[in-house]
Amino acid sequence: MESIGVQEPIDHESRVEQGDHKAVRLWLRLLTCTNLIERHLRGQLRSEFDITLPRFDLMAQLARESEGLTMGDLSQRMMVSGGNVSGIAAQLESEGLISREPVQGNRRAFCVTLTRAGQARFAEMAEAHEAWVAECLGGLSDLEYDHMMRALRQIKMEVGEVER
Amino acid sequence: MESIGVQEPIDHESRVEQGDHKAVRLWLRLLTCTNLIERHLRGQLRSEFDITLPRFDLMAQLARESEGLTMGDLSQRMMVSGGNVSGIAAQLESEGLISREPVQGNRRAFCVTLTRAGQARFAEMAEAHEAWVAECLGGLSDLEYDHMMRALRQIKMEVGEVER
DNA sequence: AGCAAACATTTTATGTTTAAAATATTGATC
DNA sequence: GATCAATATTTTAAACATAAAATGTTTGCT
Repeated sequence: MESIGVQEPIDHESRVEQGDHKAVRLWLRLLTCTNLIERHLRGQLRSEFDITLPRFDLMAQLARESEGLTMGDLSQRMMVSGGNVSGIAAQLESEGLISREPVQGNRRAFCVTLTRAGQARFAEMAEAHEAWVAECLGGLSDLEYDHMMRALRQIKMEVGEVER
Repeated sequence: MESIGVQEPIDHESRVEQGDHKAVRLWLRLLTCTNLIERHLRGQLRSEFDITLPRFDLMAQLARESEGLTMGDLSQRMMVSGGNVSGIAAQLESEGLISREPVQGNRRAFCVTLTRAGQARFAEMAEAHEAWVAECLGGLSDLEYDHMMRALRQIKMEVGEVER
């Protein structure tokens, strides 16, 4: 990993290294941006609604599935371990924001749904959340937005392939 | 946040709402991508070098500042809490990978640097790390790369302004 | 029926991360 | 030169996260 000579032509080896460096720069910028936004949202959720991001995330998953989801579904969609979901759900349940009811026909699984109170609470939070996200990302032009969406889809696919 | 009427023209109100929804979609995709890559890197670092991402990150910050950094600097650059840096640094110090020495003229601060052993260890890991990142992000065209970099710079600026 | 494998979840042990309080040092102001 | 705010770090308590073991359920196979 030595530095590239000043007047040498850029050969294949060096081009690979350059590509690597470029990728790292992009990765760091991506990570920084995501962390900044995540931190902002986390802080806002705490100060405005006294809730954590994981709890909000769980409720958000339920909000878009009125039929409810199992613990396993939640684990998959939130991309966290099952044990983690157990803990977060236990808290939300004790606060009366979600309910876990047995599934008829499968006594292993629970069907988790937002309670009436949970729906109301989430609606409030979601509106504010959208506005906060728009503050962070709304300044992009339609074109920039499309570029980002396309590039991210591409990245998602590649990571998926690498993971095999 | 009522739903948009089917045959109504898209007025200003609705356009704002649409923009919000777009922003949220972009945010979720951004978050998913970053998490996927982060998880991949975390796993690789653990299996190949038996080190965690935060530890690697701390060493990476030091690697690019041969003069050393204070605990506060590290906290800022790593974008994590000071208490967190304390814990991570304590581990790395006990493994002999970093050293923390008093700063002359300021008895509050420490100057943290990579030890000789830490430098060697990091060089190994950095090479592998670059390759892993390139696997994830190297598939983008130069154009896509530029678009991403530009859009992310823009986003970073906006979040910075919002945070004031 | 009986048994093994897969499934859905919880529990446990361990470790990470944060926010906030505590400790100690420095600098500025009156 | 005493006091007060700002700075730099560590400690603490609570929440979060994972992997692995434990529990109970279902399914398929013979």
